[in-house]
Amino acid sequence: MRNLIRQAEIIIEVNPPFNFVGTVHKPSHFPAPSSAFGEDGFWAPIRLDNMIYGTNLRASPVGVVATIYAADPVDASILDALSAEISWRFGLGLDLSGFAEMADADPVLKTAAHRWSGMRPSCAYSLYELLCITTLLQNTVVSRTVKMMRSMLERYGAAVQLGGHHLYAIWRPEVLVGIEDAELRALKVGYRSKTFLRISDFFVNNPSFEQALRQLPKEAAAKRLREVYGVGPATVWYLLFESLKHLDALEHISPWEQKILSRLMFDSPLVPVDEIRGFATDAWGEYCMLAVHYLFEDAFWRRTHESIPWLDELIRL
DNA sequence: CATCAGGGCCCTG
DNA sequence: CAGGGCCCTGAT
Repeated sequence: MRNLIRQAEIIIEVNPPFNFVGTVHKPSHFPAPSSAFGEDGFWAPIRLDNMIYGTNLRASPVGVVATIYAADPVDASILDALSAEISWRFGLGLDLSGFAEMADADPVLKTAAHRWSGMRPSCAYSLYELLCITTLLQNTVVSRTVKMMRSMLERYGAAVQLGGHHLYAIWRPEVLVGIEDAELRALKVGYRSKTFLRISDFFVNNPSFEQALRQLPKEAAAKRLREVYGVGPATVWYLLFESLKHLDALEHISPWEQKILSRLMFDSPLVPVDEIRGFATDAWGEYCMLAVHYLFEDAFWRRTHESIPWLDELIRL
């Protein structure tokens, strides 16, 4: 168990509009002991250069204040790197003014856009870490994903006590390289064990993969992602939006999202995916995935204080 | 008890 | 390019 001490505070300015809660807390995400959110903000361990830093994000008048926790004092260059990394992962550098203007006048988006104005696509994880999560999402139900995630964190993750929360940093790819397939399968991840071994090997051998992808346009990044074993259309879609912040990454709509978007956009149980995509790209253009994200998170948030039977039925935790 | 799809993807024919 | 197989689980 790592004992992390408060070391520094970073102010990150964010261009308006900005919605702190909508950015750091995504109601649609499955629960995992890798981050926590409450009255005292967002807590998560973040890996940088082989070190684990505890982070606490809170809203500030100019954007975000990030408190950094570490075992030892953190020098200025590391703080700069952490600031840049937090800014990227939480989409704090994005200019959403164009989207806000468009969404305010859009009949489908209006309500969600008002409520969450300035919400950004965000992901506290590195690309490798998010890829591990999407691997756990593949071809299963959420309840099993939660179990697999927990057992892998307990076995390979790094326990961190942070803000009174018992959290885990996701394992580094090096940890899974060279282990026996059977060892992973014992955690009941099934055929995904092979994917974990292959992607971990890939990331160890391509340490700058994520940085390289951040520089690429969407199609080029998608192509590189597809070359990674275990990454198909659904996973690419998650990674392009949540990790790489492509606001128009709506090439793929998987069955679960299809059902939910059919309700949210057409008030209908099931609309063909081509129709959903066509509508979204026509109406929302370069922001089509961001728009879908607003509808999605707003629905999951509403669900926490009003009854939405059709959504309850689709979640089945 | 058995069956089966689930927030995919790989591989084969 | 279609479709079978894959690990395991809980819903039926």
